Order: sequence, then C-alpha cells, then structure tokens
Amino acid sequence: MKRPTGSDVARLAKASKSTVSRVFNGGVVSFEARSRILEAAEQLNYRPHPIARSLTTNKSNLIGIAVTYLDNQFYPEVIQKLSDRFAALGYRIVLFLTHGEKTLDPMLNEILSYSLDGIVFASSSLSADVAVGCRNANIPTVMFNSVDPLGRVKGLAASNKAGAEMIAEFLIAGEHRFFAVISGMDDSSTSVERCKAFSDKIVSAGFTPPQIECGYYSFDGAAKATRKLLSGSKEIDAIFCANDHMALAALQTARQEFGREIGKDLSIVGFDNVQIAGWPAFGLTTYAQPIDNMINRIITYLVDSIEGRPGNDTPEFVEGELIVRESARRPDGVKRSTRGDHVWSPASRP
Amino acid sequence: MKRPTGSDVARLAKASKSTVSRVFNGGVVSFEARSRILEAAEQLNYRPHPIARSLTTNKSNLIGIAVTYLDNQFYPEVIQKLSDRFAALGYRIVLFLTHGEKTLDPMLNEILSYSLDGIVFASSSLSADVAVGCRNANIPTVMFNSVDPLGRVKGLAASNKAGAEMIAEFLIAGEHRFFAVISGMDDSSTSVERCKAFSDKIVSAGFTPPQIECGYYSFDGAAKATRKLLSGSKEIDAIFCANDHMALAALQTARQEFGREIGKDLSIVGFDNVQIAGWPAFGLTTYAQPIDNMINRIITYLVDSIEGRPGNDTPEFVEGELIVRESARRPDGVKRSTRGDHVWSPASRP
DNA sequence: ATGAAAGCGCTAACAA
DNA sequence: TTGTTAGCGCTTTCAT
Repeated sequence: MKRPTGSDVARLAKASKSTVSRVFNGGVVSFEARSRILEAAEQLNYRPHPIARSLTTNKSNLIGIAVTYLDNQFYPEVIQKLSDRFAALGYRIVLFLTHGEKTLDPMLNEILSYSLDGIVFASSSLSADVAVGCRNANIPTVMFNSVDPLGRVKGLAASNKAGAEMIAEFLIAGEHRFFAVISGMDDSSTSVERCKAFSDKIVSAGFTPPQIECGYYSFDGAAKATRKLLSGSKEIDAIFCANDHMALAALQTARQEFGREIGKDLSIVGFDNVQIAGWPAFGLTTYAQPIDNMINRIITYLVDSIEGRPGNDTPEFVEGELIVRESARRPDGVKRSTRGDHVWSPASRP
Repeated sequence: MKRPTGSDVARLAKASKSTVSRVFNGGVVSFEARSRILEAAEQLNYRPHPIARSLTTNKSNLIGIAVTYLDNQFYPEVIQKLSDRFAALGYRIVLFLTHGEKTLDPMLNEILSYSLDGIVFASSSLSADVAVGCRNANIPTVMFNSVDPLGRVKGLAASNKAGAEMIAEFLIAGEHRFFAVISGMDDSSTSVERCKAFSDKIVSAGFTPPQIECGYYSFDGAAKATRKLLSGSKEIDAIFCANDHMALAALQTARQEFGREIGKDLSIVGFDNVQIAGWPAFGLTTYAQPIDNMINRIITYLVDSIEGRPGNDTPEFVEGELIVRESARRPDGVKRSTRGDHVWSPASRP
C-alpha cells in the first residue's frame, strides 16, 4: 500500500540501508549483495525517493524555465529543445509562466521557493532584476535571448546588432527606399538593440530614418502598428519587425487589410526564424537565431555552474544567418545553403 | 553564505523551530512571537525549504504535464492555461516532453521518480498505459484530450463524436458532395473517434464514404496526405482534418500547390480552434474545444484527488461549438455569437 | 565490502 | 501559546 522505502528493501534483502543506497548510486557493492537487493527492489517495486535524496544531496535535478507568453512560437521551440537536452542529463523542467508582471518580488519569491538547480530566463520582456535576484541567491542562472544591461548575470543572445544590420543591408541591397520598424517593448534590451542597429544602418546609408511603431511583442499590437504605418502618408516599402511573431501579424495585416503584395510592393522581415515563418502562407524572410548553438552554451554553462566548475560569466552573442524567403524583395547574392534554404550575407554580394 | 534554516531563525528570534514553522504555515502564534520571527527571517533572508517540507508533508506541490510535440499550438495553449490555474493554487508545472516513444517503461519510471502530486497527460498520441501506470502508483492522474478506451483512468475530452458529426452536417448543409478525411494516428482514440463519427454521418446521409488519409498529427504528414487526396481522381470538395494543426497544413498545401480557393472550390475544416486558426491568412472553420471548461474540470478532479476527496472517475466528454470562418462554404444558419465570432449548429438550420 | 549512526530541514504529535 | 521529541527517506562519514 505505502510506497516502499530503502529500509524495506534492505530488510527483505538482508542488507543494510547503506548498501541499498550504494546499489542505486553506483557505489561498490559485491555482486551477491547487489543482485539480492535488486531483486528485492524489483519485488517491492521500489524506487528511491527523489525528495528525500535531494534533502541530503542538496540537488533537486530541477531546472526552471521562466517565460512569458507561449503564443510566440519561439518559446515553445526553446522549451522543447531545452527540455530534451536537460532530460538527457537527468534534469526536469519546471515552468514559470509569467505575464509581464511589473511587481517582481512575489515572482522571485516563488522561484526561489523551489530549490532549483538552475534557471533560465527565456523572455525578452522580463526584467533582468529577477534573474539577478536568483543569481544573488546563488542559483545558477542564465538569461536567454536577452541580457542584463549591467552584466550582473550570465546572458546569451543572438547577435541582435549583427542581425539587424544585416537585415538593413539586405533591404538596402534589395533597393528599398522607405523603411519602418515595429519594435517590441521599450524596456526589452533585445528589442532596443535590434531596432537601434537597424535604424542606425539605414540612416548611415543615407536614407530617411525609419518610422518606428511599437508592437508590444504581441500579435494584435503588431497588427495595430502595421495599420498605423500603412495608413500614414509615407510610402513605406519595407518593414523590419523585432521578431517573427510580430512580423507574421504585420504580413497578414498588410496583405488582408491593405491589399499589399508581400515581397512585391511591400517587404517584411522578421527575426527568430520560428517554424511557422517557413509555412507556405508566409514565406517570411528572417534572421535565424542559432538556437541549437545557444542551447548548447546554456547547458554547458548551467551544468558547469551546478557542478561547481567556473563558467564564463560574460554575456555572449551568437551570430545567426539571414534566411531568405519570399516576404522581401531579393537582392543579388542569395545562395542556397547546405540545408536547402536560402541565405544572404553582405559578403555574398556580387 | 549557507542558506539559513528554520533553526537559524528560531535561534535569532529566541523561539523554537516549531513556532517558526507555525508562522510559515498559518498556525496559531502570538503576535509578539510572530513579529520577532518574521523579523529574524527577513534579516536572514530565510525561506522555508520546500524539499524538506515535502519530505514530511508528503506533498511536492508539483504537477506533471506530459505532452508530445509542442509545434501543435494546441498544447502550448493548454500548458499556459493549466500553468496559470495551478500556479494560483500554489502548484508548479513540471514538464515531460515525449516523442511518441513506443517503449513506455523508462518514461513511466521517469515520471514516477519525481514525487508529483498529480499529473495530466495531454497528448492524444501517447498510450494510455503510462497514465494507467501512474494511476496504479496512486498518483492522481487525468488524461486530457484523450481517454483510456478501457476506462482505467480518468479522462477528459471534447465530445469528439458530437463535434465531428456537427462538422459533417455542416459540410452537408453547405452542399458539399465528395468528402475526405485526414486522420491523426491510428492508435489515438481521439483521432479514431473523430474520423469515425464523421465518416458514419457522411455515409448515413447517403454520400460516398470519405477517402481517409493519415496525417500522423504532423504538419508534413498532413501536407502529404493532402497531396494524395488532391492528386487522386476523385473530385474532393471537402476535407475534414482531425485537428487544426493538420488542417492548417492541408489548407496551405491545397492553396499553394493545387491552386485551390479555400472556402470556394475546396472546403477545409479542423478541430481544436487553436489561436492561429483565426489568423487572417487561414480563417479556419473549426470545432472549438471548450478548453476553459475542460481545464476547470481537470483542476477540480486533480485537486480533489490530491486532497483525498473522491472524484468522479468516469471519462467526461464536453461539448464545444463550431466556429465558422472562411475556410469552408457556409450553409444557412450561421449566427454571430456573443463573443463576436460566428457559430453554427444543426439546430440553427432554418 | 558492509553496517551503524548521524543528520539534511522540516512538520506534527504530544506535553507543558 | 509554546517547546520537546520524533521522525520523513535518503546519503554519507566512519568503523569494521
């Protein structure tokens, strides 16, 4: 009836608790004892109790992931991959879904309550302060897809600057003239970096500074921003969106409500390369974050920290590539990548 | 340096461990003692250790969610909602992402290893056996979106039969003639029920039995199925897909590769009403699962079970409604719902 | 190679 | 109302 304990097994196998423990932890145990214990365990359907174990080992084998909304497909993708990788290492994922709360204390408290072995903040719209709080509580912490501007906690992000600049160059090479930007949140380092780099490049190339509208990282927000942009007097022919989720909204709004032909009389470029971006209905040209690479580094950093090895604590930026599809007019120099999709880089210009 | 314990607080506050415990568990404590302890706790930055607590209370406050792929947007939505609701009740979600493994034992083992207070299996493509295993290990378990054909474990699903029948009637009323079905997995009760109910209705109305192709619940699988369907000799004018994820694939494939005008010369209907289905690019007509209602019941059942109250152990089927958009030719009788979208039901036929 | 004993941080009887 | 005591199930010295 009750869940069997190590003592039960010990008793049945005529061994001691310690030996039972050793069997389940790879300790040295004689062949005889081991098989007796294994058999007893089998018979009782025994499984070590992870919580009791955690109490002594001080390890929970739980990794937290904090994300905001899951409707931006980027995050489910990240969760999926993180979960797979961590599972292979014996860790499980505990989810902290937030809603962009501005009062962070209760949330921090929540997170710290669970004795996590590590946590990754995968939300570009969550203040770095919570991550810093975790860091200060000595739990291995890493920010994904955004970084603490003050460098107080490990961060890992795509090279927003390089990506946004490449997009600007791509659009310029594609002979666009009037640029616009749909930004995420004003307090998101990710959005700010992407938009600024894009604008700077455009301006330094001698074009009118892009009109910038905020899409609040949401579908509806981006749709609204698009309406504002396209109803204005300016003849915008290229929109850069701070992420794919918003780009998808912009694309559809422009197409359905303004009759624009995407990739012909209006180009739209996103950032992230979520799966949906490649769907036939969209064919979104976008900057692909090198997710696998980023995940690898996260895992390495976290596992190193958990196991007490010193990690590289500085924020890292990883370069991705521009995936060219149909949502933006193509300049020369688009090449087929080994994976079968098309890419472009300034260097590949003829 | 080290995390402070209840004893530390007790010492500093000149009280006993028990009193400290009481303070953090809503026990009766004198005002004086309480404030002394709270102050000491604050000063030491003390927080009860959940793992130690779990060991005595036998509650982990952890709820497992097992899902397969997250690229079907239905599941992120479910996770989001479950997480929100459970969070409000003080539970956290630990994620078990599977990949349709056919060897269930290691997975069951994994799940049972964590001492979860409850678990919800939210995957129509995962065998009921794992859920039954959990049930047998005495952990409150519920299947979401699928049920155990043998009724060994609590299940909660949309009324697949009612939904699929309604879709069939809808399409018949819309004067379609040649029907096809894209099914999920053959061993998924959900898919089987939906497809069978649809076919039965079509046949009993005197039409040719629908051609059925398997889409394996995946985007690519459904795209392939669509190609098969539309390249065939039959002049199919309506496709019912066992879920939205596949319907979205079918819709795009038919549109892009076969030049079909969706809602005009080819109607496509899905099942689930995921957010994306409502996007302008798709306007997918689909049967909406009453997710909130279902989630409510799951929570109630699980919490009741956890707290030792007897729950209703029989599988439940909840009725949803048919959301009418543009992907299928409309019969008469479509009405505007209070939420602003359009619905249809056989009863509303003129 | 094995066992005895201590203790992880907490809660829960019980006694006072 | 408070404190004392005894575990929860496990790992981990330390002897043997």
